[in-house]
Amino acid sequence: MLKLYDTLTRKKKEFIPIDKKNNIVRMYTCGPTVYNFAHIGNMRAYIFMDNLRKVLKYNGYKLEHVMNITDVGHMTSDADEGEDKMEKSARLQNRSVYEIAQEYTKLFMEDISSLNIQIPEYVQKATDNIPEMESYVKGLVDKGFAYETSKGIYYDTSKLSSYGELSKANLEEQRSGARVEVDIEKKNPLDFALWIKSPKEHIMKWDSKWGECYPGWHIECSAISKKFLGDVFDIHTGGVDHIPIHHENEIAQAKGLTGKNPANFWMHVEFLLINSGKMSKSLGNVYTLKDLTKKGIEPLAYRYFTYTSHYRNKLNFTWEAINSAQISLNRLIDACSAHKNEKNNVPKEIVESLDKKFLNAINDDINMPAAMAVVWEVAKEKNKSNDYYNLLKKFDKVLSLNIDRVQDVNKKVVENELSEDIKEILEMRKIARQNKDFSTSDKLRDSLKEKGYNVVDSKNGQNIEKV
RNA sequence: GGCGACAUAGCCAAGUGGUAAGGCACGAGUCUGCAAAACUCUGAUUCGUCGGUUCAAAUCCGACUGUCGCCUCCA
Repeated sequence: MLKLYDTLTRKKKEFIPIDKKNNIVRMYTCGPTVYNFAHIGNMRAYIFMDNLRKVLKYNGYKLEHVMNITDVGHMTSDADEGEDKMEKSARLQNRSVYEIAQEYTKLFMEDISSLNIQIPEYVQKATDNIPEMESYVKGLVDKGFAYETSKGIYYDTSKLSSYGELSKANLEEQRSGARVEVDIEKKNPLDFALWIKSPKEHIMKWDSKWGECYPGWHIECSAISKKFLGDVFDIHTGGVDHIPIHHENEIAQAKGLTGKNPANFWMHVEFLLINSGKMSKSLGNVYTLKDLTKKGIEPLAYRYFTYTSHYRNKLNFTWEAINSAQISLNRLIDACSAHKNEKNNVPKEIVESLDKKFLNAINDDINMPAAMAVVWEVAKEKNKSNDYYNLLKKFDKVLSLNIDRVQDVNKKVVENELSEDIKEILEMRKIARQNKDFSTSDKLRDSLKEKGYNVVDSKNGQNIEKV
């Protein structure tokens, strides 16, 4: 039985899809706002999304999964004040918003691909769904949940008694002290923009019933999910930071239009901390996957690292911890290959019980740390057998760590690609070693190291690799 | 100021009533001329502190201390 935690009810519930008959799971993920580089904290959320996908598939479900790409309307403040993030980034970089969107979308796709994250069935840009958003807004106005001001169309939060149910916080009290300029045209301080009347200088704008406008941030997710998944779907995922405003507003929009909570499960990924604190530009600790690569950490080692903690707990990133993840991953790959093509007999019951143990872990609200304990139990099994290798490969359908691969391919240096002086040193060292002149041998090893090469002695002679 | 979360070995961390998973590091050993790598073995009588409930608590309740987050951009 698959159990998932639902933020709205604050409970782990058994997961049963709406379309049980066809075994289809419909889910929605809040995707990136493509105005800047995605960092490793962002990536934690998408790794989780992917693990959830793969656990569902592991359980035999088919997926209809939508992720949006926000390329318009996400303001620099959630109070819908300030500048559009996309346009701000374009202005700062002196490029067009479309160039910005295209470039950061491309980089995002490269990042998720390097992490073995599957692309959802539908990836939808906000700007490709403008008509759907406009009619959504019209619908809300018709139902009396929205009103017009000189700045745009706003959602009337006072019309929805359950507003604030997701964050369970007294939003009124929280906001009263917030440093947000009061818009006197708004009926309630919490009312949020659905459709914004475009100032002249705003680049991305569309003709509509209310003149040239552009959409508010929250409406895109409601419109896109409704279009592709229907009024009510199974799972909605995102980061915990979306709970208080973005997802609260999505629920409000859907309840206004359809009268229903749009998702049966709301799942939220906790934050990644850096050295026990927040990731922030001012501290200079916002890392991207490329920053990790520069330090010899491959993207999949970062994926492994996220498995050391449960997705609903904060995870503390330290260089010591990420390095340990890289070492662990390397050893796991070696342990897996040690089982490959070995013929030792393994009782069927043992394989089945390990298989079940792994399934229980992932089906318990995607408990990856518990699942990894099972993975290691199999990997370290002394009785080497292809049965265990196959089991590990099966687990990797969820893990997506490519544990069935050959190590260090990139590090190996082809002999004839070496420069003459390196070859000469190697030859001298070979002779010294034949003569048991180890002090010369060690000196030559040091000099190779200075030139950026590691030489390792084995039964077959000297192996050289780039540092 | 208001709200919320968390506190388990050097590090990253599972475990939410029945007697402390897993990984890394450290240490010891095997191997090696040495080193590196690999492999084997090893670590908490105890889960921030103090009380309480219970036959039984890391797990429930209370207080305290500490850390972090949100309320402002964020996955």
